[in-house]
This record gives sequence, structure tokens and C-alpha cells, in this order.
Amino acid sequence: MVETVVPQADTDVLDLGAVLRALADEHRRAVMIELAADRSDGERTCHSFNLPVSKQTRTYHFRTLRDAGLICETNYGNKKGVRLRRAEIDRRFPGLLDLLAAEFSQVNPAS
Amino acid sequence: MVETVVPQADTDVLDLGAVLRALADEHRRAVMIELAADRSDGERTCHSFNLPVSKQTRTYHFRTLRDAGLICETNYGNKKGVRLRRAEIDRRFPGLLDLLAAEFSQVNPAS
DNA sequence: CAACAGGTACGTCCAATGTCGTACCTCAGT
DNA sequence: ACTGAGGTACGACATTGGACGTACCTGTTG
Repeated sequence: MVETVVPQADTDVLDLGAVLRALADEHRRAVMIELAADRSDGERTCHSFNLPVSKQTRTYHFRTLRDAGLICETNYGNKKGVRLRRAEIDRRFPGLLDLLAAEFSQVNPAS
Repeated sequence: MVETVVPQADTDVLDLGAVLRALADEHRRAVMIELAADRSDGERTCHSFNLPVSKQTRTYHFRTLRDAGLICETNYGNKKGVRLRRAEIDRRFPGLLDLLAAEFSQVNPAS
């Protein structure tokens, strides 16, 4: 089986509107905060985020994040990898990920 | 007639969710981008932003911005002043206003 | 005072959004 | 080959959000 990188956002340039709409949702924001706070930028399973929603809804939210250009997904067939597009985001919106990462410490004081 | 400062956000601390939801809307974002780009932080009339909506809708949007803690409004009876809460925002979300200001140059290349 | 402009309150309306059920797919493990 | 877990597609549904009509208020200006 060949893993395939899911096609990224149609727009090669990140759109602030799409990004902010993506971040406006609590669950998607939680995902982005975790990703932003992890400086190792390792690949995560999208199952590894403990989102309190059904898997259909999870698919929907990750699709939204991908469409906004915030993450890139790798399809392994029966599971999916998620990586933060840190370089692209930092280039277009410097400071945005720092803001989110700061929010992580805000919510997780003991880490 | 005494001008009265409209009571600010109920929550004394800015909430990232509320802020991002406020910024997710195109019109409110346009207002915030203008305010963030004007380093003089002068008071504006909320009529001075050329929002292509009715005045009822305008009231709604400025109320949303105020509730999110992003602006503070002064009531002059028959018109209303708007000021950016730059200090509070910078303290809680450093870099956010820079991001918005950068978007201003993006949209207004000739200024 | 009368007319007018800016603003608010309340209700209504429509489109967008988040949620899930059902059905189906893909791979890993037994 | 079967089963189970993760994932997607499509459709349905309820809620939310942005928009406006109508009515009303407050100052300014003539």
C-alpha cells in the first residue's frame, strides 16, 4: 500500500478569513493549539486528539483545517497522519502559532 | 448631555474563542484591520467604516466586537465613538494586532 | 419645534455550520 | 477469510449567525 499525501488547500496562499474561521471553532482550535505547542512538529494521528465528537464530525473538522491550509494530511488507508504546516503559516502569519502555543500553557498549566 | 462609556466585555479577561469568532467575520475583521493599522489609536466614529450593511447590522457587529473585548465604545447620544483596546489586546495576545495590521498593507498596497 | 441623521431594540428570515446516522471503504491482526 | 478499528461520503437535522424591517430614542441643525 502506498501512502498518499492528501491534496492541500486549493489556494496556495493562506487566506486570513479561512484561517480565522477554522480557528473560531473550539475543537479545531484545540487541535491547532496542541500542534502549535509541540515544537517537534511530529506527525500525529488525527485520532490522537481527544475530540469529544463522532468520527464523522472529526473528519469534517480535519477537512476544514486542511482546506484552510493549516495542516497537511497523509492517507495510510485505514488511518491518517496529520502534520502542522508550520513553515507556511509562519511565513504568511508570523506570530500566529506563538499565540496558539501560548494558549496551550494557559490551559495546561502543569506541563 | 454626558457621554457615557458603554460597559465593556463582561469578562475582564479576553477570551481567545470570542476574539477569533469576532475576527472570523469579514466585516468585523475589516474594522479591526483598519483600527490595528492606525498606530495613532484615535477615536473613530463607527459610521466612518464603510461597511456595506444596514445600520442595524452595523450595531450588531460593533456590539460583537465590544463583547469580545476588542473595542470600547463611547455613547454620545446620537453618535458613537469607537476606540481600539490596543493595550489590553497586546498584553493578552501579543502579535495579534500586528497580524491584522499586516493584512491592511496586503489589501491597501498604495498606502 | 420640525426634520433629519446616527443608533438601538425586537422580531423575522435565510444561509451557513456543526452534528450525527447509515452505508461503505481500507488495512491490520488473528 | 473474518473481524474490528480508523476513515470517508452522503444526507438529514438542529442551531447559529448575519442580515434586515419596523419602531423608537437622542442630539444637532435649520
